[in-house]
Amino acid sequence: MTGLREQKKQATRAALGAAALRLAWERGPENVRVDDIAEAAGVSTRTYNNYFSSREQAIVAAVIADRESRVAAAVVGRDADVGLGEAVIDAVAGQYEDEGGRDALLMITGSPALRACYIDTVAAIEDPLAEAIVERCPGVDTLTAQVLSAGVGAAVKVALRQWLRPTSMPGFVMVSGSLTDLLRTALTPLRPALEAAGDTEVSRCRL
Amino acid sequence: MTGLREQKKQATRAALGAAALRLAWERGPENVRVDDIAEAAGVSTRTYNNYFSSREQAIVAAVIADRESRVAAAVVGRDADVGLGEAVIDAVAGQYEDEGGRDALLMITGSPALRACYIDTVAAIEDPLAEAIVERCPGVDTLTAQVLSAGVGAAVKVALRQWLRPTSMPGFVMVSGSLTDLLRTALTPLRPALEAAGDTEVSRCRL
DNA sequence: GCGCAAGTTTGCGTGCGCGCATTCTTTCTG
DNA sequence: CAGAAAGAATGCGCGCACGCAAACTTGCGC
Repeated sequence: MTGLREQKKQATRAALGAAALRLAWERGPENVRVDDIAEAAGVSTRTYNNYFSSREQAIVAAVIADRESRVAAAVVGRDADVGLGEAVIDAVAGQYEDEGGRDALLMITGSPALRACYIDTVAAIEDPLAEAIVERCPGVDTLTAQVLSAGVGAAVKVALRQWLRPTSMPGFVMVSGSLTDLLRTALTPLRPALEAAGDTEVSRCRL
Repeated sequence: MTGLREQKKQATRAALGAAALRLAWERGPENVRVDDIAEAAGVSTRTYNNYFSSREQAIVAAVIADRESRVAAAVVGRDADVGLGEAVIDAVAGQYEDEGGRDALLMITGSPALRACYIDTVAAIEDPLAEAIVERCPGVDTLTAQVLSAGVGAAVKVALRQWLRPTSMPGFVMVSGSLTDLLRTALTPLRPALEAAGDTEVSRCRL
């Protein structure tokens, strides 16, 4: 499946992302129309919407790369003797450790639309995470894994919203404390649910 | 705050919702433009977007009424000797018991856009639910309550997606089993987290 | 009542998202 | 290698969401 077709698709996708990020950085995110991005990448605006379904997605996608696969890999690659909760929390917190550079983050947080889009990208980790959970704990059924993943995604969204909450001073965002700590705090309430699911699986396997 | 101003706002909002629902029922959801809804309600299209931020919201809003307040009320009104998990699960499952009539649901599930919008309305319960949790368990901090509510919302979304999943026959949706049962099943994995939060509060209160 | 401050409706203009049909390119098959 | 089949890019058109500023309505104090 590595034909010339796929290569071109990834190339244009990367070109669109790079162009979007560069233009947003130069003129500010609000002064970039999709026409500009498409023109800078050498495609038509209609083609842009074949790759990204909103104006902000290209910019955000260029920053986060492919986080979902890294989270999933971190979950399945963790030692088998640690609980599911610890594995998931560490995986998620680890992937947000040094995300995309601080300056890009600053720009994203400056625009409400970009903030919303950035927060929405968390949803992309849910399906891979669910698969990772069933792979790590074969006794957990699919629905439970989906619910737990969705819960994790929701907790991460809450944490990000909190972290990026704009203060009274408009144009600035409160970057109080490390994001990692906030993520761990936000995920802690879900830990009992994760451990319960993981333990159920373990005891079932050992019986 | 019950001035003539609020009355008028609620009146036009109700008129818009009713008109949207009636037109969608008559012509099918896909053949209703916002211009039609606005005209039927006697306002301009721009005013429509002051009340609803998407074409589907008016239709869906007319069906679900105000579910969020009912869920929150059910949580705080439940006997204090039952656990938080049971209270929340019963409240959520109860409010979806006989939602808006089966025919309206059928119409919503027929259109992908309406389905998505209907599923998104679950997010509206999260903030009131978080407040209800802190009111019921004063020892739970705000962030934990928000995370738990967001987790509940995410679980409900998973359940609805599952319940409304279109089958191979296009235009029809699988209504297999009762929604209530599916909701309880989907919420069960989160029960340990809810109970743990509630118990922490209780022991703290009794110390 | 009178008039002002606060809030609402509306028209206008712009950009966005996407369905549809067409054209061009890549890949597959004989 | 030629032609067909599958897939991607593009042009066109429509409807939607929303910022902005101008009219208009409501509520409040005097």
